[in-house]
Formats: sequence, C-alpha cells, structure tokens
Amino acid sequence: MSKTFHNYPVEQSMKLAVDAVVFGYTKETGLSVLLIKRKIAPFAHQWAIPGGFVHNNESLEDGVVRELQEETGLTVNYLEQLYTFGNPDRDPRYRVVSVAYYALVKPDSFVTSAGSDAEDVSWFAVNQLPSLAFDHVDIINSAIQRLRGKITYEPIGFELLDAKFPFSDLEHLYVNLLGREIDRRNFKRKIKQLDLLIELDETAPMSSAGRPGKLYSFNKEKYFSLKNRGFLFDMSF
Amino acid sequence: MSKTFHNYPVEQSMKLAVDAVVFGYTKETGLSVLLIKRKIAPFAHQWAIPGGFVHNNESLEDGVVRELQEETGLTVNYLEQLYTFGNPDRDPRYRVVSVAYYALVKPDSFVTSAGSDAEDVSWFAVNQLPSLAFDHVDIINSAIQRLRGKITYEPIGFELLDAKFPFSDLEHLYVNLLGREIDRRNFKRKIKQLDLLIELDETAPMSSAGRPGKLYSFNKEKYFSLKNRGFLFDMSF
DNA sequence: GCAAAAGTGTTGTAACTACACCCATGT
DNA sequence: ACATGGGTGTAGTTACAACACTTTTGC
Repeated sequence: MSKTFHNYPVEQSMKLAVDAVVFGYTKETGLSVLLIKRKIAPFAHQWAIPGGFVHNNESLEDGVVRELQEETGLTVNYLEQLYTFGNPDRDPRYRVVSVAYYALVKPDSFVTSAGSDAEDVSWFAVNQLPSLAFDHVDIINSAIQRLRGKITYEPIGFELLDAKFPFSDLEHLYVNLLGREIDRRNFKRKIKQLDLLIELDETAPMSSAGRPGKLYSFNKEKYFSLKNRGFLFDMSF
Repeated sequence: MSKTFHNYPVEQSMKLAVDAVVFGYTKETGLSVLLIKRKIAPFAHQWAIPGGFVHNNESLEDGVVRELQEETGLTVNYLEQLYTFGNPDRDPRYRVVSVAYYALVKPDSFVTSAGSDAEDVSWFAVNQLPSLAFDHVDIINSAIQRLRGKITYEPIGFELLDAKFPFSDLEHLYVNLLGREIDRRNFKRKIKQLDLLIELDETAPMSSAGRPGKLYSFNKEKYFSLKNRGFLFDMSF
C-alpha cells in the first residue's frame, strides 16, 4: 500500500538554491560575513546571506558565483561547498533545498555594491550578527565551525589576508578565529618551518604607532606542489 | 537584457536525489561498499550506490534511510552528509542533483536483501569496484577520502567493528584504511591513552590459530561526553 | 622619553619513533 | 613441536609549551 505509493511517488515539488557565507577579515572588526538586506518576501527587509535559485544549465559553483556577482558585485578567491540544508520547512513558501558554500575574500575586495535583488549589502562581525532570514544563522555557524577546523590543517587563512602582510596580521587572524591567545614566538617558529612564506624586502606601512613589521607573501605554488605530493600541514596551536 | 532573464528565470526543472556510500569492513575483504544492481534505465543492470529521489515531505536524512531500507533492507548506525553533486549532465535523462551521504555498518549487519528497485545487492572491496552508473565512482572516491581523513580525528572506526572486538581488529582496520603498516605497540599505547575502550573479561573466539586476544568495547558515552566538552581526539599515525 | 608593536632563544617536558622477544592457543 | 597471532618495554629523538627582554617607530 504505502509501498506502491513509495515506488510511484507524486511529482517532486521543491526548488534548489545555493547560498554563500562570505568571510572577510580585518584586525579591527575580526572575522566578518557579508550579508544582504532582502528586497522581496519572504523575510523582506531582513538580513540574509547572498544566494538564489540555481539555473537549469549552470553548475552549482557557477550559480554561487553568479548570485554573488548579481547581489553584491563581489568576486571571491576561495570557494568551497559547505553543507546542504534540506529541512522541508526551512522556507515558509514551499520547499527549498539549499546547497551552502563558504567563500573567503581578501580585504582589498571589500568594496561591494547592492545589486538588483538586494536593498543593501554590508559586513557584520560574526559575534554581532543581526537577526537573519530562514535558517541562515545555522548556515553561518556551520561555516564558522568549518573555517575554524580547516585553518588547523590547511593554510587557507592566507586567503583572508592581503597579498603582502606583516606576520602579526596572520597571528591576529589565528587568535581571532581560534578565540584564544597564541605565543608569538612559538607561532612564528611553526609557521616558518612550514616554509610557505616569502619574506619581502619591505616593511608594513604605518598605522598609528609601533615598529613596522617585515612584509611576507604566501607561496601559493609551493603550497600546491606540496599538497599534490600528499604533504600534510599541521597548523594547530 | 540578459539581466531581465536572470531576474525572472524560466521555471527550474531538475530533481533532487540522495545517494549513500555504505561502508563495511572485514579483515578478509578490507574496506567494502554496498552496491545495488539497477533494475531500470538509465544504466539498467549496472552497479550503482543505493539512493533515489527525495519525497516532498521528508528530510534528506529520512530519504537516505528510507531508500537504504527499500533497496537493501539495511539499517545503518552512522550516517553523515558527504557532498552534493550537481553537474548539469551527471544524469543522461534530465538534471538530477544528488546529496550524497556516507554510512558505516557493523559486520553483523551485513545481511542484505535486494529490494523492489534493485536486481541484486552485493558488497565490493573498494579496490575491486565494478564499473559504476552515473558519477558514482567519484562519489565513492570522495567518501573514501573523507573516511580516511575522519578516522584520524574522530573515533568513527569503531562503527565498522562489532560491539566486542580484539585490539588487532582495530589495528588492521587502520592499516587497511591508511594503506601502510603501523607499529602495534605504538598504536596500542596511543589508543589506550585516549581511554575510550573498555577491556572485557573475554577473549576472542578462535579463527584458525594463534593466541586469542582480549575483547574490548567502545565507550560511546565517554566519547560523547568528551566530545561535547570540546575534547580533541588525535588518532593519526 | 614614552607608548605601541615587532623581533628574538632557551629550557624543561611530553610525545613520537624505532625496535625484538616471549606467550597462549590450534593443529 | 611448530605455526600463528597476541602481548609487552625502553631509549633516543623530536616537537611542544612556557617564558621576558630588546628594538624600532610615531607622537
């Protein structure tokens, strides 16, 4: 009876969306996410993470990239699938299953412009989030957890920093993400022995006071060649 | 122009499926996956991982559990979302986006029965897979990678062993999954200091020859209480 | 000269690696 | 008695954690 019903189910009626948790980082604000203010119902005039329905002939990644471009004008430099949220009632209209991604952007890409589907676009520190549409709090929290975990075994933190950065920026990033103090000397020793940094002949431009630090850049080529050889990174502290 | 099109896209036409890579393990066969032989087109009479379309009012997890039950008669004791595969052309009929899960079953649950949607159900060692329908090879390979990674920081290997097992079974499991030899004494020391095993007053039933080993069981309660306190497990070798 | 941030070494401790022999059982 | 697999300890080495003072710059 119910067996027959299962084998010949009614036509599926649900929609597939992609959403993106876009992370940015500055020393001043700490880890932040990019939110848009929705123009249309449901949850009109509420903050939400950027996203939208997948088109019929685009891949999921292409859909995320397109939606980000449309809603925020942003181009990201790191994008990874996070989790698929599919509770039947997560959208009040009808069933929407959402494939969530998370993305990392460098501080110099922070300039955004509200697109046609968004009333406003803005960055929010992750510990000062406004109330959010749908289950987007859950999505953001999953993304934060994932990011926290991932930076301990993959050097993706660099994707949140400028191309040239002082060592202290990296340290502050880790302190902020891990939520506890790190000994500067131990941190520097461990990062240096990964041998993924290029020491530049420049010093950081001054921001207030203190001794300027040497600038470094991330050796992406070396990282990928090590990674492809199956090298394991340990960036836990 | 193209903007207008993007804002009012044609109705979405795709279907959402769930698929499961079910892992089992025995000392004899090593890590194995459960496959079904498809009854219907496309890829009729070819091997595939169990799965099917999500019903309108069930969660994704419920869908996986239902499909596994229907197609293989199996109940799993560990289930985790793996990745969502959404390439537009991964199904020759029309677009099907699949949320893939992976599951672990204990050896005593190996008995399966081909359900109504499957011609046959069988276990295959992961290094002797037959040719597979759709992109199921990719899904299985992702699942293997995930499992390999995960057993180094979460004690999920126990989900592949019987409730009572000799120490050597656990060791062989790790050797098989990691693909290299492990020093027995170092392994035992490290596992024992995690303090997640209960040493039983029984010895293993004899299978061929050799000294029978003491039996252990996994302390699931302790594991969850440690995990909830944020305790980190290190099971790398 | 003082405040603010960057730079730098050492020492004790804990964890990891490498390694070989004896024991209990079945045949 | 022999073959098979289970059980156990140590020593050298390496990585980790904890710790404070000096240097360079802006104001």
